[in-house]
Amino acid sequence: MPELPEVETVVRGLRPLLDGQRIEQVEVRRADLRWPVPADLAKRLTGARVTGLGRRAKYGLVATDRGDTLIFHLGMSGRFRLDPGSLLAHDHLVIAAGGHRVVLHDPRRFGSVHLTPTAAAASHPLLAGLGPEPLDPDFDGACLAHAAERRTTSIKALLLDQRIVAGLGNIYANEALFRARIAPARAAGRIAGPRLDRLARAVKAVLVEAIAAGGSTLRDHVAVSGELGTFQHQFRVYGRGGERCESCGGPIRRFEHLGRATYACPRCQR
DNA sequence: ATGCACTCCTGAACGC
DNA sequence: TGCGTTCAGGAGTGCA
Repeated sequence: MPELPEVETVVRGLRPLLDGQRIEQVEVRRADLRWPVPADLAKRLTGARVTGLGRRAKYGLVATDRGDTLIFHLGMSGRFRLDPGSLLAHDHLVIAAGGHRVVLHDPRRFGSVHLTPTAAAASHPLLAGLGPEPLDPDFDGACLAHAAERRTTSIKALLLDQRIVAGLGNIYANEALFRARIAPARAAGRIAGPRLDRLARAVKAVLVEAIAAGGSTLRDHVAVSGELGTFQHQFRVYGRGGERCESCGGPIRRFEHLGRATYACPRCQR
């Protein structure tokens, strides 16, 4: 569910709560998430002090002074609940620190939690193969052009491939392609360089705007504070099948591409 | 190597 | 009201 802007929002919410705090207690209530929760996770975290929080792609990172980094992924339905009155079904992990209880809640259990030595975090299997951060300067049109060269797969598939660029999901891929006026199903290798430059800029723009809005709230995404992200009100195509394209006035089409709901204006996007 | 369908799981929304 | 169906923001696996 959560894509880069939602994870960034969550990390920014956790940072003031956890950074510099000692972890007093960790409870793993359910270990069979997308991947098994490490059996020694609670033991290794309890008593450690949090030294920093960060994000890589759609993964949240929590480093401690014991040399470990907690990695979390929210999957489709994951979120954090802060200081809940009582625990609910699907509350899988409880971390008590700094006078707060932070609870990982994930009904579908597509999310996961990992622990890795901080020094080796970049080579962790889940992180090692990731492409550049879309908001970093080294992600640009040339980078996309290199990845797209001679590829017959669609440009949307390329944007969703975390090895090419890390952090986009279905919503922001759709939105970026609309802004760049590129048809989602177009073969990646058949898009001219200047159009890929435009696409890279569109990716950055939509992510920056979404982060500023606290992400998008469709079903599950809530900032740690409980605030709702509002970027869903700024979607130009996602979820707007049948509505008018804001650019040309024609109808926005919804179709399935690669098994995912895809939204585009067939007149504006080529 | 590349492209893509399938799969995991649960809850919400919808149609009858 | 109740039941069955469909659909979700992800991403690893396995097949052609």
